[in-house]
Amino acid sequence: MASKRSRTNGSAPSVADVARRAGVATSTVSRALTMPGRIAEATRAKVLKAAEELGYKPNLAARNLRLGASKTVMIVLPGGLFVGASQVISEVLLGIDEALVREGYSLLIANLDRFAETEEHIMDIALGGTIAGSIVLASQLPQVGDRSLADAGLPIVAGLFDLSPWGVSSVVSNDREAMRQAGEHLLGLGHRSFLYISGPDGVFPPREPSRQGQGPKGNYHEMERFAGLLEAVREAGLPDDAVIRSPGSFDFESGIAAADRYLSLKHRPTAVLSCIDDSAIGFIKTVTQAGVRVPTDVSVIGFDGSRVGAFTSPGLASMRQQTDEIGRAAARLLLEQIGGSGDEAPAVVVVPCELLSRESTAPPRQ
Amino acid sequence: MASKRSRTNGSAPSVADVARRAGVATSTVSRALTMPGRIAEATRAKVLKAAEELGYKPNLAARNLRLGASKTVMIVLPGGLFVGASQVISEVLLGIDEALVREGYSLLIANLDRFAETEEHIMDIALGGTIAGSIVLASQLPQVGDRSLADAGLPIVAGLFDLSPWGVSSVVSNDREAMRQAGEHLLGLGHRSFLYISGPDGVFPPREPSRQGQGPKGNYHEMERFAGLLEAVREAGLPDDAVIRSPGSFDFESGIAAADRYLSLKHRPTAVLSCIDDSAIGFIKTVTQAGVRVPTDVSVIGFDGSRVGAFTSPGLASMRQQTDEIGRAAARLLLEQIGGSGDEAPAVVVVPCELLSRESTAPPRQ
DNA sequence: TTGTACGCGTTATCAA
DNA sequence: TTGATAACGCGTACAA
Repeated sequence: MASKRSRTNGSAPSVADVARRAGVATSTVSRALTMPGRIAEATRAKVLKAAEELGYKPNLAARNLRLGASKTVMIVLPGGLFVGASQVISEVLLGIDEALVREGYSLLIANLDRFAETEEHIMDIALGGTIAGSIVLASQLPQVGDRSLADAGLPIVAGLFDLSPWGVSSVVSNDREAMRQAGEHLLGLGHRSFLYISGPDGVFPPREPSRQGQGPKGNYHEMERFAGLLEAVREAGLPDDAVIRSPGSFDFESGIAAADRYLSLKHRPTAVLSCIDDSAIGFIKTVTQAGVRVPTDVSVIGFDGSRVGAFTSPGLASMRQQTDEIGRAAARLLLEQIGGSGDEAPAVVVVPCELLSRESTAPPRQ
Repeated sequence: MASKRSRTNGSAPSVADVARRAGVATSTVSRALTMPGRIAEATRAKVLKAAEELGYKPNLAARNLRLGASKTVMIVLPGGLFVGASQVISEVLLGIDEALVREGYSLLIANLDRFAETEEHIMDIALGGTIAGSIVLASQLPQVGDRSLADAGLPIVAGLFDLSPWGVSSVVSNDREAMRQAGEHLLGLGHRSFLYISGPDGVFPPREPSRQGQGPKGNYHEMERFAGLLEAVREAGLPDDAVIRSPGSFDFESGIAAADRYLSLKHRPTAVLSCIDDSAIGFIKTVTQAGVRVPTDVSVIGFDGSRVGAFTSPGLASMRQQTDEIGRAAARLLLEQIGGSGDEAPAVVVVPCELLSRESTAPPRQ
């Protein structure tokens, strides 16, 4: 055991150990391992052999310090709410992972929750020089006091949320347009009265207005999608109150609450649109148990295109987000920023949703 | 702008900058920021003020290098298969995150997929000295050539899978016992013939036997749970062939295939158990469309306790894994190892599942 | 082509 | 209580 190790202490082998064993200088070892060109093939082989025998792996902290750069990307997630039927966050994360790992990057995940403590931790890391860039899958940039992540001088890209007003390149779905299409789909089937299950109204956690003077007034996805629905309704010549808006918060329970509301109405809408599949699924289950037939009595369409939606009864029509493409595009944008000069204008990439036709929509009964 | 900065170049401020501004030595700055005790309160305040004004944040690469340790934990995930109805991996991840972030750690996620390339990357990081420890949520330790993660000399804990035979402390559900309870539940209702939808038979990716001489012969969860079911059946005095085993791979499609099989049988079992909720959900949807009534004609019970299972029709009975507790326990174990001497025997923490009674089970029709 | 020497930013040791 | 200095391991400019 000890015979195999030329170093004395029990710590990991360093370039010095390899150099000693190969009978060369440390700089030669470094060259042999990183620069393919300027080195004699014989010594190169000698060094590689010594490194192999010692099980040498370069110390990343030292390398990062020396180079002033690392191959780690910080992914900022919006905290707990990514466990449900809709798994947009996880899916985007997989797309990002695929694209970045291929380029030799590692992913540091930071879960942005309600605790200011966490946010401070995130800023420490961002400003700690260990990060090559960051992808934010949250509605707001982490910030502490008056410093936001944008001030860290790091390449940043936003995914799912459009943060371009804050100077951050973003990759988003065509949320507004997509929900308009969902509305048009139902209008095309003949529906004229709607129940809309919303996302959250406020922003969590509540914040002071940012230095730019205007933070978003509400949840980005909720605002965009509801606006899209209203566009469709108005274009069809209907009044805004053709849509009843049931407040929600991106979960199953919101669907149950909306169902209770629906069941209590004297004049029930013939179609329901939800800001997220979870709520639509909660709605369907609840009204079905009350004897309402979907889609005979009421059509339902969700948003996100959850895979499990194919297995509810009836299968849930939905606007599918191309999460894999969103993830890949965000990664691509980040890599460009990392490689680039840093003074490009923020780009906005829009990835279209696609209508997933399943059994939950039909023409209204006359 | 420039007036606010005492340093000349545009890079981040260092201890030297803070020291210059505060009129003290760099070592004093370091002490003021890390050691609460041995420093005069006046100088301490002076240093803190200077640091604040400069927006100083310690460079983590330099600190890690100097200390030979970091506050980053690597989480190894089993690649893509964590997007479905069952979200055990994501849920455990949340539990881990909660527990570790509270202690000031960051999470580096490494997605173990089919590519050997990735595995090598993981080993590079583990051996690169930037990692304080690792939590593995996969059936095997990453390995490259003859070196596995266990040889990195790092604290390691496994979650969801019992890797204690490989010397790794593990936190797992009582998979075998839980599935036996599921079987007993159905037996108690009067069922005597079963269809079991299995998990994958082999291990992905297929591997050479490890140096220890015996790798697992199949998927850990599949083996444990199926064994538990057989225990229940045998204890009830029934022969093994009271259970038909339909091959699967932890997805909706496996449930569809099992349903096709079920529908083609002359003598249909009266109860179905699935190794994972996804397959159970696929099964229910498919047989329901073929006119079979659940639970009147066939009872179904899943595994994992997915939240969406409450909203299928009928609601899916399931053995719920206490994923939050598994995550927290794994984190706790890892922290103990990081703080400890490193020569404790591997511990195995078993977290019991709990039966989620929903509408999908009932006594068999006579 | 290879070796010597330095510095990245931090913390710990030692002396004042 | 504070300051000067060395060292962590690596990559590179410069000299040989």
